[in-house]
Amino acid sequence: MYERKTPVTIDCGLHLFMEVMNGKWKINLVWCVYNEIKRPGELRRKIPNATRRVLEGQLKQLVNHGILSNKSYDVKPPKVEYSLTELGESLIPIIRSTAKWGEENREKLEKLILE
Amino acid sequence: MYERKTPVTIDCGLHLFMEVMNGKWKINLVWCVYNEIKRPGELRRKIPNATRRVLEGQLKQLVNHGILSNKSYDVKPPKVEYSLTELGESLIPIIRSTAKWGEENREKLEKLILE
DNA sequence: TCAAGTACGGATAAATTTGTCCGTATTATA
DNA sequence: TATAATACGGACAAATTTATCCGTACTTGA
Repeated sequence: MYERKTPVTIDCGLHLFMEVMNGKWKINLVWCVYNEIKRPGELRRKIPNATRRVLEGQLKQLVNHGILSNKSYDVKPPKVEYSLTELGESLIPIIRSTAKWGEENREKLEKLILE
Repeated sequence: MYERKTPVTIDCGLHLFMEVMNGKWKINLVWCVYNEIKRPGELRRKIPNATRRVLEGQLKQLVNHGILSNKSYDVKPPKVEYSLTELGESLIPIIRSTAKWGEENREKLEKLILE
């Protein structure tokens, strides 16, 4: 696994949030789990642009950061389910408000982002 | 300058927000400008861990994304000031709420983030 | 005149994140 | 008996972001 070479900077609350939510697909993952799409395979199918490897990595980070928890059922074939922790739940209103901001300004932003 | 090789993904509002705010120091920069720390030199001194080069790049992106605007006074020595656009202003409550979330959960998060 | 302040930018290296290709194991279905 | 589904992980390549080191130009103050 990759080992950090420089310390993370978490001076302020903003940084804590960003540290947890940065990652190309993390918000999607949290949002999916919130909407009952909770098994690895389901998540992959729901977010087809992301590779399995990356989703796995980001799910693992979300678990490590206390946003998601995963339950592994001891059955064959294997079954795993992710769910929001209490901390993860507390993130939902914020995610919702950032999404709202994005949608409200989509027209303007799309133009600017795509040069 | 660096040229992207893969298209950006902005399916949802969350992504629009992340696209604009991702970058190690962007939230700090926006927050500083909101608090009247608006000249390049001031910003560098306020955020000493960031290199000038990176701050310049992120400021430029924030301007390109319509969050900040910069006014260049034609004086010697040169003087430049950044300010929030209307779009940038609309981001303030959201930044505030993410910061609040981070601070409220700092103890827990610090522990988790630092392994 | 020399050092330090104002501000900006190119070229390249280092760090980090994301993607690709390989592999493991078990079970149900065609 | 293949094929696909379940789920996971190592090794490495490619893309992207951040940092370092070089340079420009002008002005003020010691």
